[in-house]
Amino acid sequence: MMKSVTVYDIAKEANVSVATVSRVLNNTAPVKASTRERIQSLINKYQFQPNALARSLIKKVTGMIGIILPDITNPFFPEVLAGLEQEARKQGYTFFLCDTGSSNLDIKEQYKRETQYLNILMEKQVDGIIMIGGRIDLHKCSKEMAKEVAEINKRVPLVFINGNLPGAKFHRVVIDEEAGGRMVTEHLIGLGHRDIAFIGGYSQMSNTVERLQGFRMAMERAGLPVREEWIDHGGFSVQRGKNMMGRLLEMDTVPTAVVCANDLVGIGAIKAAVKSGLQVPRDVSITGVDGVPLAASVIPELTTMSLRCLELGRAAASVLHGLISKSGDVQTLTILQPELVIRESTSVPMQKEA
Amino acid sequence: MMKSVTVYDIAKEANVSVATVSRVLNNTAPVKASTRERIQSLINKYQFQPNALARSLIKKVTGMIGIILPDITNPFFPEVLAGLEQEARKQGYTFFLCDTGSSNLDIKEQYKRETQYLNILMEKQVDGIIMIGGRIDLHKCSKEMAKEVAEINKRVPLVFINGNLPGAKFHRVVIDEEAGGRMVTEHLIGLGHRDIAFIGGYSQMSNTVERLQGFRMAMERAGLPVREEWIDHGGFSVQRGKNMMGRLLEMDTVPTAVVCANDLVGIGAIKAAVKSGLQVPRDVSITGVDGVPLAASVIPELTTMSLRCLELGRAAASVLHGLISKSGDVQTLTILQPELVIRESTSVPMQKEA
DNA sequence: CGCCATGATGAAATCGGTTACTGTGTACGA
DNA sequence: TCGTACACAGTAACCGATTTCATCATGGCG
Repeated sequence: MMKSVTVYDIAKEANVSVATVSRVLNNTAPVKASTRERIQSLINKYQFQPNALARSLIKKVTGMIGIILPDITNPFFPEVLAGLEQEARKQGYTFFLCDTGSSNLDIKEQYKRETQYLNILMEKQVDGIIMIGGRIDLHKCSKEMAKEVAEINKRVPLVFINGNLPGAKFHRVVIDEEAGGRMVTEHLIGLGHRDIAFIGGYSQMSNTVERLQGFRMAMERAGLPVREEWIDHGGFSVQRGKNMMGRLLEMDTVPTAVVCANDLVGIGAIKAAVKSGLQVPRDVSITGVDGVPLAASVIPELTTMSLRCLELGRAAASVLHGLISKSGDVQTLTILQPELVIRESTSVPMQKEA
Repeated sequence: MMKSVTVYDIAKEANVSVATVSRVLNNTAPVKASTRERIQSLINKYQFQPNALARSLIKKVTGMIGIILPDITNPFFPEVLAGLEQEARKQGYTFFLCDTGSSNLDIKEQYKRETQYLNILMEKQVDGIIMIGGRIDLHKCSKEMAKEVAEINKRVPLVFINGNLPGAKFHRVVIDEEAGGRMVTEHLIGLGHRDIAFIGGYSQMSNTVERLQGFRMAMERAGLPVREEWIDHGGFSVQRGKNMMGRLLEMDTVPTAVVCANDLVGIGAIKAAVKSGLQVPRDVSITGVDGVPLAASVIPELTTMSLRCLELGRAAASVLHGLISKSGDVQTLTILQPELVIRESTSVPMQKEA
């Protein structure tokens, strides 16, 4: 648009060297008051803004951090993002947002996108990377990906939020997913439910696997059988939730409670239940996991496990900052405990017609 | 972490000059096959990735575009973002996300943040900027801001989504907000409502003002009076929606329908209505504006004006790309028509007890 | 009065790429 | 046989900052 003014232009017009201009810019060495003013006024006059590319090139610090997440449209992620922002803004970082758009992609395509974004972020010389989303060993892409990410981790600080990759040691900030799955199931069992289903998520993602593990553990401890036909993995969206709940309701025997892998699926499940004439929670209790604000906005309000998204984001930002600034005392693994939020979508089961 | 390898390292080991390495990197001139292979294998061996800062410094193109929005936590914005992504990814852009976090801030603070982000984006040499959110003349900060943004617009392509600033000519992609407000109101009038309220938004934001204008126009055309005490501006969140609806329901006379400035407020309004024992839509009809997926997930599903977020994002991305690549044929103003989505939260009003 | 710390500044190297310019060697048409 | 064109490759300038090193006053101190 316009050729931009540089330190050289300023220097020339002020009859000083670029070094001096740089000094007033960064306050890095004493400059005579009169000279400083002269330069400062030129800076104002031209609205001069130093080129961050040039600066970063020599300083080897960009103040940029990259964020890779699977689907910005899922309200969990904006929430975490907000937490990241809050913390990272203080340190003066700005964000690269990389949405791998997984909601519509198959897993292979998603890995490709992640790799692609990872490379872009490296080229752009970000100071650090945050990856949000669960991974686990079950998919064959995963090993390859792990190696790749490990390689990157050697070059630039990286922290995982709620996820991991097999065989590699990354810095991680996670929610105790298993405890989450367990506690929410125990809540239902405590209410008197015995026939409980688990729907949602992806079988190759660590968050799903761990939540399900917690579910199984709670059931086992209570001496309740787990019906495998009541376990269904089919995604994380409202629509998927509707579908899975729909399938569940068409079965011969129907559970009295359903734990959903996340809030969106929970909301979808409520919709499906209501649509087929059931009342929630009278006829069927439904729970979510995530604790996004939205879960408190539906009717009935969703009982859920709060994953404390904001804190998750904040914690990750501060770990990453520790890594970047090499302040020694960074924990490799930070575990946050989820919190059961009891609202309106759960209650004691209806009396069995005897 | 590790000192990175450069073109010089590659060049030395391959016994060629950096120019040749650059040529194989960018395929910008013929290189002998054997040489190319030798270089390529070294690139693979070291996982060499050219430094984008250095490249951008001389090429004057960064492939980065900045996005400024008020609150990533409001589902409208992720939706628009997804649209932007879809389109911009094709062109190879990556995003800087700047959340001014307005949900908690007063307007002055928000302007400060915007200015700050704008400056950061300029320094980082983004190829273009997209600002999402409505503005209008009513606030005194606004004039100043307009000048500032106009100044920036001279230096780097900028497009507004759903917003404007007084006295300046920017490229804009907008929804016809007034039509939106009008159509949704006409829908209610068509159902037989005469006592209609309008709640939500901010009186200094153009989107609110225009939606309200549409509301007034529809009322006027139908010969219906607008009760000023039924007009309440108090924000865009679910919580605010609850509060405003609560106030409305405490009045001596209560409307039979409420048009809300956005979906979140609409959802809050439904919650408040239900909480105070009313049924929606039997006792009161409620409408939103935005058309976020969430609006279809609540019970009852919210009747709303779809602002076609994805298309909005895509259109903005393509306008911005046109601006950046100077492909001449860019429209200054792109207007999309909103679409009425009738769902479950509106119906004919109850018979007046005569 | 001489010395040295300090203030104030400039010259030039540097970061890691791209590219304009230049210079070979070879093929091809006249 | 000569001129021209093109394939291939190197040299060095350049992008716009920061920073090291050197220079030169100035002034306090012994």
